[in-house]
Amino acid sequence: MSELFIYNSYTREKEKFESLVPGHAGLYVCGPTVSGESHLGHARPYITFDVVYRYLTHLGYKVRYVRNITDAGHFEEEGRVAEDKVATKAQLERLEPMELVQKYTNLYHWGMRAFNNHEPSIEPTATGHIIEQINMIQDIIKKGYAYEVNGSVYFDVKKYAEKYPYGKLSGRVLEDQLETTRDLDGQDEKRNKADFALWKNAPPEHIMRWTSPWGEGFPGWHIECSAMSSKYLGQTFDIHGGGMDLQFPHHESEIAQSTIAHGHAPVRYWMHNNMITINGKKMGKSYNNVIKLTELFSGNHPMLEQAYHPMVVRFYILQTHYRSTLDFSNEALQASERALKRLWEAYEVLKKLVHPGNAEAADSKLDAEVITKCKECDDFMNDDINTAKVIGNLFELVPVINSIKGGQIATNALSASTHALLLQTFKTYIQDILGLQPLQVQQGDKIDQVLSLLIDIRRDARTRKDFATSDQIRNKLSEAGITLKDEKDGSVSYTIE
RNA sequence: GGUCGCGUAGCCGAGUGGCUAGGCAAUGCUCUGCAAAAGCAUCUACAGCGGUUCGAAUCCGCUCGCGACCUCCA
Repeated sequence: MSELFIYNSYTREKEKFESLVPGHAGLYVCGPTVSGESHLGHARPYITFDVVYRYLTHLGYKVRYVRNITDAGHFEEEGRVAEDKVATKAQLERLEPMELVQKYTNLYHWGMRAFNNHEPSIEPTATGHIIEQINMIQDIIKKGYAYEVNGSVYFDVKKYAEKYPYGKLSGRVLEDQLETTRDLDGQDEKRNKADFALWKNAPPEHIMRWTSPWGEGFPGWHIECSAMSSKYLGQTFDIHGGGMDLQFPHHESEIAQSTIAHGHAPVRYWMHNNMITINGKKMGKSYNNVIKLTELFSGNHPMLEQAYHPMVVRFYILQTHYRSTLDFSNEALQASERALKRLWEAYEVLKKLVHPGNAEAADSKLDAEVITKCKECDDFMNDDINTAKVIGNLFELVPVINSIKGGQIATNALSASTHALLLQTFKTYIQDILGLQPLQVQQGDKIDQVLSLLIDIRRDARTRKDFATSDQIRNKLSEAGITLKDEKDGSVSYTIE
């Protein structure tokens, strides 16, 4: 049996995955900052690591999957500003930070459900772990790697770099960082430009604030992940995932903080997914080219030619290896939609096929080929979660399935065990590991009865060669989004959009 | 400017030095009352130039083009 290898961004090599505790695996993924709506770019890490989570589970690991929610910081909403500059403003008129956070957390959860992402085992919030963060900061100060200035606390990167390989994860040289000419907030307070904030003093107008040993303020961006991951997964844990754009400074800082606080590096395997691009450019806030999930699912965006089902988006993302960039286009999404329909229909056909039960394959060559294609799926997943190759193989099996149904391939061509393997492979991969769901609306009994009636009437018409009537039924149903298919065996099946 | 990565057929996209990935689109054929679906077949590409090698999309060098990070960012 082959073993799982994953590409470790830290060592830049594919490494054999061995969990810290046999049989258990710890997975931490950077979750969203809930100060705005999730967009297509955000979908990628959550779908990617959902598959990682599913696959580890499939391999038999008991996985603890932690995905945080960043709900602390400078939060604003268009038209309403969280930083209330008028102290006398009525409570209900100003924006409550938690109100904003609640709204976007709900929307985010809605998106995750639509994508059929499993819920994480623990979904900790930054605001719920202020004490843990303060404790960790105090610890770092005590160990001499952080200093306080005017109610803010900064991590001493220069000192850290003397002893530890700062910049290794992101491939950066500290000297370059020290020479940066950027003019950033709080730059004057820092000893060095590369230092980052662990705790920020809150100006009077900042509503989101907590009491700390350094006065009222709020935690720095990086500390929450370190505090929460160590709390729930331990000071060393297996996999930390996130987007490539988080490598620096976010993940680099996490490593530095945790290394000082705990005396060793926090993460054994770093995994980073690549970006989704649009017209060649990264989709991101700064580029003003985002397509929000609500827009994507409704088609309500100038760049969208149609609405795209969440499963189509999921499939589209999984058709590419997670470390490659993925370019958005209507054409690509539409291709994914057709492809997914084809794959799913083949799966439905396969579920209904009845195998005659022969233990020996009538076509041993085909039989061997099918076995190979099925088994290869495991190898592909084990090779750094290559969902693109898995999907490729599934598609190579589609003609086999359709041909058995269509009669081009004999029903006894495959042995009973190979047939079972084929069905098992499709089920395991399509549903359990890739986490796909049917696009088709689940029809109720009543619709089913009505359609049966129409199909019967049409069948009678066809028998009488009254094609005008039969075509009318088919065309009208088609306009309503219901497609009738005359099967070879004389039966009629239908799909509802 | 520094660091890293990418450039694959009409489009998307996988590719570990040698054996047509795959999807979508297109064309032809088969099946069908006609469709749809399905099956079969066709379309055989690796930015350019040079090098290593019996053999390179895959390794090395150079050139051109594109992008990411260096600042909030999935």
